[in-house]
Amino acid sequence: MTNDEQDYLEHYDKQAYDAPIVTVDPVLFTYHEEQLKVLLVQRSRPPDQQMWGLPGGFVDLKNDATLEDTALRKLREKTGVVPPYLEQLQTFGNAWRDKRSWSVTVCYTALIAHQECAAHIATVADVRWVTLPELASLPLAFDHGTIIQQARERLRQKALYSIVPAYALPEKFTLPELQQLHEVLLEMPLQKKSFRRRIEQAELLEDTGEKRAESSGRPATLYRMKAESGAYTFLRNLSGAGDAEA
Amino acid sequence: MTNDEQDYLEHYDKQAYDAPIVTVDPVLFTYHEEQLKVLLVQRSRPPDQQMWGLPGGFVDLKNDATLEDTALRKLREKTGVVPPYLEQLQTFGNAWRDKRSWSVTVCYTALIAHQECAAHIATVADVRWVTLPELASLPLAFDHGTIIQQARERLRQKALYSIVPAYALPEKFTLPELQQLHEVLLEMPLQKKSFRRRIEQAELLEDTGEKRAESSGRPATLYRMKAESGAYTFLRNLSGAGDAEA
DNA sequence: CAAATAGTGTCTGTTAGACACTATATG
DNA sequence: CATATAGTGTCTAACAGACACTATTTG
Repeated sequence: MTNDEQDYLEHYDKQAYDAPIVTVDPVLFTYHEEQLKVLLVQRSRPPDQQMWGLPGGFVDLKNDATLEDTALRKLREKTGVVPPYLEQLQTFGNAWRDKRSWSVTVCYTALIAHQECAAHIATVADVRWVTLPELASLPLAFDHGTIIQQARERLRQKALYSIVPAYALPEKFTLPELQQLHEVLLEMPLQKKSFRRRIEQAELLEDTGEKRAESSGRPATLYRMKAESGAYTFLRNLSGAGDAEA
Repeated sequence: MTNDEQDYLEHYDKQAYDAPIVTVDPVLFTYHEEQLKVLLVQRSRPPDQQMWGLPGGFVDLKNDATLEDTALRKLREKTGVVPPYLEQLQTFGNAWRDKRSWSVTVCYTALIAHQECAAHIATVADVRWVTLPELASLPLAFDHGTIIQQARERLRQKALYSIVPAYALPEKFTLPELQQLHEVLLEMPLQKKSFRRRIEQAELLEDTGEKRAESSGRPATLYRMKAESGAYTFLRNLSGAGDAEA
């Protein structure tokens, strides 16, 4: 570092420039009772007090080293655990989304098994799982409705070419369960055979040797995801449209 | 708005919370002389003075209504024009990427035809197109090297299932040109027949009726992208790997 | 006509869709 | 045995890969 540069840094005053406020907002999904659900928090403070919003918050410059740290910290605060899947979704920033100021929020999509956080969530009144149809009738803070829709759409896309949605299931799950989840995400029925075949051929899952009985009918094999399976993308999509991504 | 809320807003002091600094960094690519090139600017001020970096900058709260506005403004400042393709890439934020402070940069991938900005760029000394191999030997500011690699990788992915790269070509272009560009992005040869067939079947291009002669050989038909072709994704990828997206 | 580049015909291979079939559980 | 759910066999359709072929230009 040059002397000039050192000098510059010593006298640099962040406050001299007007900066937007910066938050991180994770959209945490789970799958429970044949429905996709998203975690919402009732806001205890303004702005948008009493309305429901994403479990996000400000970056804590002292304790968060990265944006991802902020996302994980907020999720841990609200659910008591850290999710097995967290991926940056998109950043929303404009002059009007927050009444206080020009504001930027870095959003993440996260997935977790419902039972992983059931215990912790049961202890608090201001956090709950909301099904997607219910969203329409809840008062949502800021532009969180839009953000959730976008996260939902991205997850739908992923269901076409990956098994990422599996992170919304427990560690051990059956193929019919995973297929049902994909069917909910894609809003269409899938061919059992096609679905199984592509997953088997790509060797994405590991047979646990266990079975699960649904109390009637043949018991299904329990599988576990392999380590790298979340990153795998099929060369060919399921046929749920060829468009969009934004 | 309740009285309480109004009161809260009136007394809200943004400066009371320590916020990261926020910048926007577009990665502008073009295709020229059979090479992919990225636009870099030599920094005239600290930090990382004299080093080369992306043509980005701070959000101007008074004049930019959205993050995209900031990206477009910076690109216009450096190239004199606005690119036909701009898409958010990813946001990088952590405690160490900028010496001054905890810092967040919202990055965009942009594409433009080389000749669109050739005139403007020729007039300034501190802006230039850099080929990707050259990057290794240039002193790059901040983590801009990483950001460029990531933008490059995303563009590679898009070459597998879309014709988005076409935005790096002039308005009218030939199929052999587009194929060459995809080949550069994918770093592998493509089958002429397969490439043409999928584009024809999806009806993504419009015949201009014109031809372009390369001074020897049969002249190629000039095409123009249709309006929605950038959003189209093929159901089946070209076979450049089934993995990754980072 | 030779050389160069554009563009086509057509066969093969892979994989998703469809759907009937078999397998294994409960009562 | 009937019913329910899990899982398979196998044909078809769509489309990318391979590669030899034809077409149109310049000199």
